[in-house]
Amino acid sequence: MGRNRITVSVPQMTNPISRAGLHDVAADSLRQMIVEGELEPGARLGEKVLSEVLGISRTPLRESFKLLAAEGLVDLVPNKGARVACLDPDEVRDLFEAAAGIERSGAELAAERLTRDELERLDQLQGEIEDEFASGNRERYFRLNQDIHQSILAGSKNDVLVAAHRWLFPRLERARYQALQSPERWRHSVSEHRDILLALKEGDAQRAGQLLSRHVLETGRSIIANFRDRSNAA
Amino acid sequence: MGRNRITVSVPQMTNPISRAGLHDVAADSLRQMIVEGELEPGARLGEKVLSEVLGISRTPLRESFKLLAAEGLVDLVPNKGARVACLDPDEVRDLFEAAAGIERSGAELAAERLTRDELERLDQLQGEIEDEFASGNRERYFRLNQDIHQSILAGSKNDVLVAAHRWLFPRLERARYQALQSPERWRHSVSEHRDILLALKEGDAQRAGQLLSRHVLETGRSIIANFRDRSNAA
DNA sequence: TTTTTGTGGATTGCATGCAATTTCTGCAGC
DNA sequence: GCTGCAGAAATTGCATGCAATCCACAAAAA
Repeated sequence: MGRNRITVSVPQMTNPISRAGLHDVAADSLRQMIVEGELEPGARLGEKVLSEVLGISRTPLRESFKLLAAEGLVDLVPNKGARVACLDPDEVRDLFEAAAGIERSGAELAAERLTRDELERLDQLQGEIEDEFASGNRERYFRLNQDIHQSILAGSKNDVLVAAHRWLFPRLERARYQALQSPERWRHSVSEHRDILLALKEGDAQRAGQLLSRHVLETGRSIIANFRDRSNAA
Repeated sequence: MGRNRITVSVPQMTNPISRAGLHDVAADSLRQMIVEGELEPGARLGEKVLSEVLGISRTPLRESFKLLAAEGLVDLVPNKGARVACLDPDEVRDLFEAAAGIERSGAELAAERLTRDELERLDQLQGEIEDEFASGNRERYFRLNQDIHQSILAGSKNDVLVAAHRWLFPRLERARYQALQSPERWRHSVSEHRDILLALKEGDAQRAGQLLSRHVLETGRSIIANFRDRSNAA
């Protein structure tokens, strides 16, 4: 097909399968950096610096700022650029209240729409998470915890609820990342998951929703408590 | 201060108070056009054409595409550009289920957090909406209906829930716009609002949440019904 | 000393240019 | 008539240039 090879520089070829635009790559990088605390709250996101760090031009970078601003991870002030959004206890409260509402709705629907296969999958995840809890592996526990919550929501068969949860998720993770839960809360969490799963199996929508809502709110309370301690300590 | 006046053209000075970037202006315009059906589902959003129509360059226009894609109003396909998202009955169902969940949570919190002033304001809005219903003014009825729902949510004092609702809102409006409710449903709606307001006044969180949830779901059902009729007719 | 005013440099916002990809078009072959 | 396929035209994605704006800091006025 006679392609003329004029362009010379291909700094590093990305995986040919991934065809995402640079704005998505940038958004993913920044999102992770913000969630994991690598970029501190209030930090300025200078376009020049970041475009050089990420190896892209300012145009796709600016597009990614808009996305992250819509997710509430960065504040965008006209003519003053982007800053990493701060995370105060009030917002954490709001976040977990909202998540509780969304996940409750998801669980209520899931109780009536989960397939047998999905229930088995949840059972399997519950087994794994109890193992990880026993072995004390926080990293993998976190991962499995996310899987469970997302699987329940997916079971609602409601793409909008799933999207709403995805929208919230980075900020929730950020809060979780900053304030790890106490081991005690951790233990409680595992058993709450067991109860939720039971309610889902029985198709008890009300109960599943209520249990999940309380579970999320309790998680939030635990995190806010740690969060305040951390603030006071600092 | 010796500024050299080189630039000449100031096509139309916008209100000096409004300092929004062009990407926001573009997003607002396109959002309205999509919600009101001026841009039909599936319509291609060519960058060149739209940038000329809106009188801006492609850069801020592309930024607005990203925002609208995050809201679910446009689909963004790599190397193929933006199209107005289609709206099928399944998505409408998902939208109203999600809205019901979010508004329920809002109402539950509002029942415990509404101030006396806010309750009075809601009372006033309820009075107005009943008047507009009596006079048959659909336009103003719609407006007041939005006000009531947003006021209840604002009463939750939860910015994340409010933001989640704002995120959903354009798509809900689009559905409402395409499929007007029956006069019968309209009448029911007014009385449901009355009951919700009563529950809020009594501080009955459970009841307020449940009533509002049902109200939204019923509205959704009515719209989906009209929606299917319209699809079948076409 | 404190406040105001100017000025240079950095930064943002928008427009435009260019290469890569997709889509359209015309034409040969079946 | 339909299919396949070069080549052209249009379109997207990204980079870069330039004017407008903001910011830090120093000098002047109160």
